[in-house]
Amino acid sequence: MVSKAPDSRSAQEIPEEIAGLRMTRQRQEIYRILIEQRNHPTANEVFMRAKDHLPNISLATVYNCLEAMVQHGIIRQVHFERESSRYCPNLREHGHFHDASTGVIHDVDFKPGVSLSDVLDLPPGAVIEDIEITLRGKIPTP
Amino acid sequence: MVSKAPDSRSAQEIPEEIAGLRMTRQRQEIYRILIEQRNHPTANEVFMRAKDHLPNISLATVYNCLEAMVQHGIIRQVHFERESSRYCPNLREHGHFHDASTGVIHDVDFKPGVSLSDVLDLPPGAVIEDIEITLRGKIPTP
DNA sequence: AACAATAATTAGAATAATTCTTGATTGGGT
DNA sequence: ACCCAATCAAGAATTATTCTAATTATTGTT
Repeated sequence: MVSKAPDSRSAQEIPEEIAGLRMTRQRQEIYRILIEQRNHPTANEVFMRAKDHLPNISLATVYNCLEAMVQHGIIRQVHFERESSRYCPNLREHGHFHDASTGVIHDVDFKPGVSLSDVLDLPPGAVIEDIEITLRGKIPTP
Repeated sequence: MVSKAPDSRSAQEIPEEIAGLRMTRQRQEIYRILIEQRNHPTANEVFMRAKDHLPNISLATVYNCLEAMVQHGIIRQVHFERESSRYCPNLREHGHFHDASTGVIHDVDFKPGVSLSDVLDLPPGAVIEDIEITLRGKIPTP
């Protein structure tokens, strides 16, 4: 017996610590869920998936873990109108396009070399700390 | 006596109908509040102000009126994270900058001639129906 | 290894914005 | 004046999220 193989599912090894945040079992599982299926789930969707591997996890813990990871800059929150917050492990600066036909949320990158201040008439002296760009529309199938 | 002067406050005359929506007394009052003080109030803030002139108005009515005006494209909803929706009568395509020091929300216009698709790597074929750009930051006072 | 101190987790209660339901009121058209 | 549809008001219901308090896990220390 060479390997302990504690869990055969793990295609991804999550470190014990990320960005100064201790990655507990719950946080690892939640982070794994976010990076393995990048479909911008809500806290409740994460909760339902997390129960497969951690049957005793609570929704409050899912909220706590997501919040901790957001605070440490490990993941980002995504908002559409006032719908439930969604979570995204993509740390590139990017926006989101919500396809109203399919429900799919696409990450939308900036074109290379463009900066928001080239495009927007910001108040003089404004220092931007956070950006959220959300688009809604359709992708017609020809 | 020339004028009936039914209400001395009204610097603004609101028409009986806008964009196909019949402007009832409640809707007129709410719309007037939005255009007279463009500080992106929440429904509850609108409610409190509306009571000055319509003491019997209910919060549900404020929500109904705001929703009706949003549906008819007379005003826009503005969202920061999952905070209460805010309302804005500025129909130009624009974003919002929330100054975390003062709490003030500034309208942010696009620079002339720029289009979002110049800047963003949209999914091929995407047809945008709605855009929300929200920025958070500070404006340092030197 | 035992211990204390700290951090994380859990379950359920509490909160807050918004929506829904129902009944009353209003307003325009005949 | 009367009818019909639209609007409004009041309060209940809903829902995502946060809070509270008690338990469990982890870390550092002897």
